[in-house]
Amino acid sequence: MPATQPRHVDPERKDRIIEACITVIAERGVAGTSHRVVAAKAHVPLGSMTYYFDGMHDLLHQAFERFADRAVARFDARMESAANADEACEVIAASIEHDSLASPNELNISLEFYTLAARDPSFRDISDRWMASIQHSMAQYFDAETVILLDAMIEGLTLHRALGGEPKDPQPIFDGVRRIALGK
Amino acid sequence: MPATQPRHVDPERKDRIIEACITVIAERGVAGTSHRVVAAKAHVPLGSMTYYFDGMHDLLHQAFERFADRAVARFDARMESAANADEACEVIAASIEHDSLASPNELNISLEFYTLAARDPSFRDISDRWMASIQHSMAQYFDAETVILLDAMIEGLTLHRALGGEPKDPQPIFDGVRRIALGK
Amino acid sequence: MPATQPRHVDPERKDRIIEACITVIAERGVAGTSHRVVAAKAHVPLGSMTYYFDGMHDLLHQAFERFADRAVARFDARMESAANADEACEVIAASIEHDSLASPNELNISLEFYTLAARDPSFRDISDRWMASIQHSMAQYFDAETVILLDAMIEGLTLHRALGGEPKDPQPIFDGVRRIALGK
Amino acid sequence: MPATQPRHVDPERKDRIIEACITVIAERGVAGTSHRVVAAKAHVPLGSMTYYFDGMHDLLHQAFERFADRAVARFDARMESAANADEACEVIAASIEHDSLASPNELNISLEFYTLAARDPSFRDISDRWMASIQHSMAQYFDAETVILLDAMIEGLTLHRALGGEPKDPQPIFDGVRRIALGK
DNA sequence: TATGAATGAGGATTCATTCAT
DNA sequence: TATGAATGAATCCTCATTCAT
Repeated sequence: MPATQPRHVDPERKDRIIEACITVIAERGVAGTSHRVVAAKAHVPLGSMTYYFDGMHDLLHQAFERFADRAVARFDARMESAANADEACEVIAASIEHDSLASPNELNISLEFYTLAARDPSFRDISDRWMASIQHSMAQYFDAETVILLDAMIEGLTLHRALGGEPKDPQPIFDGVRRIALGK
Repeated sequence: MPATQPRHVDPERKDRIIEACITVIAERGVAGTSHRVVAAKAHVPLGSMTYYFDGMHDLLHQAFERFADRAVARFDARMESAANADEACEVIAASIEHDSLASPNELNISLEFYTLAARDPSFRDISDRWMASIQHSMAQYFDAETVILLDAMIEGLTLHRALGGEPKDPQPIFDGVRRIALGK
Repeated sequence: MPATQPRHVDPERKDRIIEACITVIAERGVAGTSHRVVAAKAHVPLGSMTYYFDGMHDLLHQAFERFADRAVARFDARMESAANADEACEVIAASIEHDSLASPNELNISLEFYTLAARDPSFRDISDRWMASIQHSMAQYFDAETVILLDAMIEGLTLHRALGGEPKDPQPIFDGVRRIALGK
Repeated sequence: MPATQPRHVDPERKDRIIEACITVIAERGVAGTSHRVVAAKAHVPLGSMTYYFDGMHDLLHQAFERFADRAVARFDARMESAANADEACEVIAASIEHDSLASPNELNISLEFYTLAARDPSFRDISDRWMASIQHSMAQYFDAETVILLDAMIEGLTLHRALGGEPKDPQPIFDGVRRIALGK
């Protein structure tokens, strides 16, 4: 007798939904992110969505949480390889160049998140932790105000590039970081 | 049968819709901006929306265009009062502090626009002109690379503040601008 | 918030919608067939329409498919009772007289279908199968060309009567069939 | 002094609208024929539509009237060249082949008209005159019943071809006409 | 005479969510 | 535990028509 339709054999169902949600946000924005679309992308029945998540807000929150965690981990990994402030600058520029700007997806998701968080305070816990982590990472090489300004510069350079469209040379990114970090 | 009573000749009707749209974007985001809501806010019948605008995209485009024009005009006006690079720094900081960050609305609209433009190239004409104007304004006091970095810094400081929530002291803004502009 | 009370498990719901759609097509034409109207006639909430059908096109396709199947079945049933070519002629004339022309509804639906299929090739699968079935049914009594001409004659007599309005005598129908089928 | 904006210099405005309407019917069907679309195709302001025509029904009626008149004139012209019943058969077959079936447009418009007239008796005046004219044309060569059957056969062969899609050989058309007309 | 402005009704469709199973 | 069925609200948009000019 063959095994009758196994029922619970999809343990990372929830996981897959979150990943699908991140992808959908990248592709269609938060506004275009619906239960239906995410369910389809995750190959999961529509009914699952409200079973695993307490509505749309919960889904978005968890998706952005994972996205932020990943961004922080990646940034920390890069920072760990820096031995001094000079190298930290290089690492930060590289992070912008190769992480944030590597794919339009990363960029779009960040932007979507900022926009959502700016409007809805219930997403601020994520942004707070995100910013704190990034700044904490940089704090080993720079003083408090510099760290804040660097964080802002990172956002600015990233955003700026997002709207440019065309690929530009990476020099200004590096220069911008150094001006803030080292007074040039 | 329909069109019972055209109310005829309300000359700045279209204008009012655009303003209402900007307000709605500020309050509910692009995602929450629907014909219905804008029409209600503008005290205009729903049917007017597609009469005056060639669909949602057209409406958003015109709304953001006006918003950008206004931002540019304000920035230019401030810049005109600066007599040298030092004063220009002050003016730029003041612009961030008092224009972009003054009301959460300004901030939110900017963010909504960035997000939209990042995803949809058909809004890039606005962002291109916007960036070009701001940079042109600053070009009288700073060299080309500095202008680009300043623009990025402005965006970064603005965006950064958006997620902070609580009002912080304006000192870092001023410092950030000067580090970029004058090498501190 | 929506979906206050799903009425759950109404098994021939979809069926009822298709039947309602056929009726609406008869009464108001394809042009007058809207989700709203069909839903109302089927006593089904509007939201059901796009739940059960993949849009208007799908609904129409399924409705016409059922209509065609029914017409074919009826024609076949009649043909089965014919023992030779002579009786086949009688049967064909009776089919026109009593099936196609019996109610203005049958007629109108056919006409609506022809018009739709002539314009939109995605309905040709139905007309192809329909024509093939009818011709196959007649092929047991008549040669290939005769079958084709008979099919055309059937359409012509039917259509012709549609525009007449007043009921006319059935003699010409019988004569027309025999002239084609038997060379008179 | 140059002539000031001449006001009434578009005498065939109405004419152009009717022609545009026929084209639109061919392209999009009666269902897709709207004031807006016709006005655009005729390069005429939307307001003209209800100025020159007493609503949609009037426009359609006049458009189909012109279309029918043209079809009748063309058929009559062909028939005039026939000297006897044999030649009349050839002429009829040629009419089907080269007039009705030449362009899918002709076909579609006819079908649209039949469908409309079948549903709406207020278009029957056109179909009555159309049918009467065609039959009158043929009456010089054939007896009354034959004429009726020929008319039906013409419709049938035309319609039949409409749904076929692929171009077929003209032989069956000729044969069909002769079987009806001459008992083969 | 001719038309642009204006509008309410209705078009298809998408959606988050509920509930019975 | 998990899900398919079901639905009402809301989405954008098209339209025929009216009316002031």
